[in-house]
Amino acid sequence: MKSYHHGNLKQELIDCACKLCERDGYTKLSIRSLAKESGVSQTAPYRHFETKETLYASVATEGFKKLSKACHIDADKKITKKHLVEIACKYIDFGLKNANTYDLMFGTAVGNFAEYPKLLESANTTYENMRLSFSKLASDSDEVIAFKCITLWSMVHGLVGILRKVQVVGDDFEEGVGPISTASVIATNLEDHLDKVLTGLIQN
Amino acid sequence: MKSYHHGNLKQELIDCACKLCERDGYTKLSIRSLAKESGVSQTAPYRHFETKETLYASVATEGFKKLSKACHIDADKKITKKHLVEIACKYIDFGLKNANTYDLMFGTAVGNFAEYPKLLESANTTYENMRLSFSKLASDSDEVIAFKCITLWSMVHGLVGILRKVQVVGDDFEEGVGPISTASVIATNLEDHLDKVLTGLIQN
DNA sequence: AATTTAATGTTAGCAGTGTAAACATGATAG
DNA sequence: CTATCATGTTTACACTGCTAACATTAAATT
Repeated sequence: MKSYHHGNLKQELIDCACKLCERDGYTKLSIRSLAKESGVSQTAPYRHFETKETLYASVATEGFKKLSKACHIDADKKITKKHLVEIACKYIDFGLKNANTYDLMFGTAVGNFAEYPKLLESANTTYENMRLSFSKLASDSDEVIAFKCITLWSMVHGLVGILRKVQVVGDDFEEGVGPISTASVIATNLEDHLDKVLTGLIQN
Repeated sequence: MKSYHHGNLKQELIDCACKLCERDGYTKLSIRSLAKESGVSQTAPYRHFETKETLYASVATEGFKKLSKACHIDADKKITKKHLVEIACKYIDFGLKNANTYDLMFGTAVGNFAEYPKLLESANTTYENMRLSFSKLASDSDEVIAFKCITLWSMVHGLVGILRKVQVVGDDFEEGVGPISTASVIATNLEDHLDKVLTGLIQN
């Protein structure tokens, strides 16, 4: 006989939602199925999440925490270009291996991060970590560092998007120079690729 | 008294869907509301679109056509770096001004482009145009050109994503070096930014 | 310790969704 | 002229997010 109160429902719902989101994509996630999975009534989740977007926000928050962790590197005060390449690689790796969660984090499912303080904080932490690494590399001004950081971020973010899209876009329409084979070359030589791109970014 | 047959329903549905998608985002679009808008029964659209995804694919196809058109530049056989910067600018401009449609084109709403030949073709055309412009710039090998093209594409794609996300992410948490102010500097100096980035890309 | 209150759960129900099946209409091909 | 087939309608089902009213129990207050 189970007790009337679950005891740890909120966390269980978040955990379950994270799993299902990553497995099936966030569009397939329903509050009702989530409730069923946790052995609780259809509307019980509403005691912990005002709307579905709130639930999405929680999943996205976990996502950013995982992304921050995935991009973390052990480094003392000295950071080299190699470290940045490593970070970039790990970022892209995360985006590709957690594609569905990544969608939720960077898509439009959660409209305004500012409405979800924890989400905002975890997203900002991801950025801040990246920025700190950059600041340890060169003695640029804070503005230049921030600028380079956003540039790198958009590069890796863009690569995640394009690599995913292209890999699934259909048959290559021109062997060797088509987008798929090209993308796959980039994907398998990611480190070299990022090294090149980063070299240009750091110098200019 | 209207005639039983609409006469031009498919095109009208697509047009209407494009409008509503861009206005409210594709998640808000329902087949039923679309049918109502066209003054036709709930299930009439199913005579023209097997599933909702098929409808999405049609809207995305239109999106890629518009993107190709938006990125088109008048140029004879000689293409300069300036032309490429212009293309990149126009791409980003399209992505920011047609954000909701862009989501549909590059998100996961349409899973596999290969299932929708027209979509695949229009998407490939967008890529092919970009690649041709690149090929007119320098005398690299086809592989290098394709590589640079994908790299540029992922850069502009990433910028669209990050600029959008960041601009809405909430208050800047560190004046001047926070992501928002940095992104806004990039957004307002887009041409300079792309010029720098492209210079690095072309040389290496 | 008894009682009030607030947090967390349930049941019932509304309005909206994608989609399938069976049927109606009317344009077109034989 | 008639049969066929594309295109429309009606009805129905299972599912969704979400609200309101009620039940249970843990925590706070007296």
